Amino acid sequence: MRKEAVIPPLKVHNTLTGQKEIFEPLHPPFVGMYVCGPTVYNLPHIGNARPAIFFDVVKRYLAYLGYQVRYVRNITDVGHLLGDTNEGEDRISRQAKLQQLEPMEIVHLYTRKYHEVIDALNVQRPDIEPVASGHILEQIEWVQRIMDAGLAYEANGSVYFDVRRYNEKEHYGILSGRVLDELLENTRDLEGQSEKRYPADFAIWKNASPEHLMRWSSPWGNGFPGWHLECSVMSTKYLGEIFDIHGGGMDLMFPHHECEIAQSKAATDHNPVRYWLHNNMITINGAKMSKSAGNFITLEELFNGQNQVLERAYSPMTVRFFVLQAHYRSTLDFSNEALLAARKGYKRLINSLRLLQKLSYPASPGNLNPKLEEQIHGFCDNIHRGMNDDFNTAMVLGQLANLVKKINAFSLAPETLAEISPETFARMRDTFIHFTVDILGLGEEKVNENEGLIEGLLTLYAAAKAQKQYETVDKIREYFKSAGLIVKDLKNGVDWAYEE
RNA sequence: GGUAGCGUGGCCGAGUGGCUAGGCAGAGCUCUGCAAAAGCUCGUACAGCGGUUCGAAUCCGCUCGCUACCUCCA
Repeated sequence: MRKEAVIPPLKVHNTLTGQKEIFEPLHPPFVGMYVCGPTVYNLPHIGNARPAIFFDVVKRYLAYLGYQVRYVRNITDVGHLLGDTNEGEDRISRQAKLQQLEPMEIVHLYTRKYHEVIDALNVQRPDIEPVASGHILEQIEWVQRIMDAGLAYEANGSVYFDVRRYNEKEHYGILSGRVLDELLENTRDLEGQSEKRYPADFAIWKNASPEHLMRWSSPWGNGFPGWHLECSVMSTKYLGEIFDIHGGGMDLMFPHHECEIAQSKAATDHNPVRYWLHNNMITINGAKMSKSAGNFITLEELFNGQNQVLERAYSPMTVRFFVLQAHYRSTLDFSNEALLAARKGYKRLINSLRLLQKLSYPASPGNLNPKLEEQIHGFCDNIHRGMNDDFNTAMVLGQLANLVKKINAFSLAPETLAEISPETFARMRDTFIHFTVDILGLGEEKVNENEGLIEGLLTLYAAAKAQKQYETVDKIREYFKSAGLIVKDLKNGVDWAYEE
């Protein structure tokens, strides 16, 4: 009998400590998880895809491990200030004026766009997707609580968090490794910020100027909530004052997540999050993506190829595969060459998945091949190991590729399956399918509902071939190709696959 | 300048103190009417410079480079 491999438990890299820690939920089997979602004021771009896909995999994996996950991802639909000035124009109302629309129209339009492309990436919807505008009352309550705690003050209808006061007892900068005094030294002198007592203070409620479109009444006058507050309020509302996982992009670490911690400490006296997870950023051809650099790619463009940076269109599953091919804490560089490689890798994986699903174990085992058995178990072990090691999806894909080789070989000669035990076969099949489909979320892109039609055509193909009618043979191949499929001539028959 | 992350073969991208990652591209072979698919074979890389060690790409230090953030640009 094979010695059971020891798979270490799930460890996650916690930004708060800078270390990989064993993941232990506060109230097993429940896991509470919050991820910062998009601000819905323009088209979703490739930078939005990474956190959406990665944290989707995190959620799927935790569920696979048997946890009961509540996944909350917000939609920011309350505009926040733009640029360096204090003139209260926010991004959503600016876009609204630009397009002559109501702010809520903008919000709904781009929320729909976000859902469309993120759905296409096979990202499961979060269990709760709260919107900031639906939680104004709760945010006002929090402002009051923070004021009651003596950690915020009002100035001209705005309320600011008193960072200096907070820092007397707590460490503002605990997450991002910053020290308040050092932050101060680097603070720029900005005009019009005189209503703050201290440059590092941040708004938790903002007075709305008369032309500001989005506004709510509050004890401090008409205004809108500060940028950081919504996440504190909505995460704790649905997950409790202390919850397990908070995710988001590295760019949000400071100040956004830092402020969340400060607000929660002030309002609830709790450090709200046990494990902070931050994904790294995406670059394009080595450079940062920005509108001014002209390399800004929306997901829609990626899917249809309508962007001059792109040599062709890349399917959502290709993009998903590509994102998962890198560890989430590494920067990920978009290039045509890399996407092309991901495209082939994905199709290879999926073709193998199809073959595996059709394989069945022979009537009885033959002479077992211990080396082969060990290899297959090794790959399966590594898949679990990789995933448990801070969600190393790149490792998982690499090991799945190893299994692809084995599966393809078995498929070519099914009788060789007798060289492994039924248990090994079952483990290979279950591991491959669970990790590919259920955890990494890499399904068949276009599920063929006309399998019968395809099989029929293949029969004609085989017949034509037997009669050496090569013109017909080539024609059938062309039909397949135009449908994105290929015909495979095997030793013992014909089959089809997705074109690579 | 500060903080955080990262620097691996032609490209992408994992990883461990000494034992094959993997994918893409390329070469050869098998198969084939021709192909494709698939299988097999082929690369000896780890930014640079020091140090620790019997031995480091893997640990430590420094340097260089890239990316993000540094107060209201999710």
